[in-house]
Amino acid sequence: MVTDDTLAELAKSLAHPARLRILRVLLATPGCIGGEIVEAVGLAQSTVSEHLRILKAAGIITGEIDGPRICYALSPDALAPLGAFLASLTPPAEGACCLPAGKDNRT
Amino acid sequence: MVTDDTLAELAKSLAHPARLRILRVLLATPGCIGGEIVEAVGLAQSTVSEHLRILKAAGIITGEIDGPRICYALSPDALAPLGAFLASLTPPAEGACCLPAGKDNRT
DNA sequence: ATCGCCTATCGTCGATTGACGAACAATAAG
DNA sequence: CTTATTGTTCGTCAATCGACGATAGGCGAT
Repeated sequence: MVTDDTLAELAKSLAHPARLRILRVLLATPGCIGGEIVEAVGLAQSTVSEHLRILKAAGIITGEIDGPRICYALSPDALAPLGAFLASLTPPAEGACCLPAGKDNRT
Repeated sequence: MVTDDTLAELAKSLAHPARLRILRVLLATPGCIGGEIVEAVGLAQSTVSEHLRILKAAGIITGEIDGPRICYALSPDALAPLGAFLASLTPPAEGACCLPAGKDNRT
């Protein structure tokens, strides 16, 4: 069971253009890069580091130390709960919302 | 084309437990309800109204006036871009990141 | 017209976030 | 040893968010 809180944390991790951009860069980059992310998002290095930390904390990416630099990689499993939630919403709401026949069906 | 900004807005709309709860309530409720949402989330009426407004602004829900009350319904189409983005991340990253000795799965 | 119910909006407050530069730590190279 | 490179952490500041109470407006019933 995924709690609303967990889902919210996950969504919050995605709720920033810079972080989305980082994910895209990570997805598009065959190898792994460090400072290139900084250039890609166009923010200060420390700021990027902070976003990286947030993504890492959310489990969306992993950082592996490789000598002097760090190798980031996507870890999409962490997003599965969010995807499942989205999928559960996707089926179109079945019927009309309020019955035109107009009888409130309260208990 | 969905911009990072659009996606971020969408994600931000979901990035709150109260709003997720609202969506769940909306999903689970056969008819449509107004003030019941307030009870379900356990926040002040004005606060819930604010969350409703945010969800509406994001296009995730629709509000239809039905006499004295308002009929909210899910509008999951709005979340499609976000779902697509998630799906694009989900496929496992193919390559290792930068481990020379890294022997990982080959799909 | 008035009352009562339901919802939206306003104004405010505290908490959190996002951004930055600066300082610091770890590693590779010379 | 020193130096260069890379990434993290710290402190600060402005902006935004989330919550609330109070208020205003629409609608049906009386």
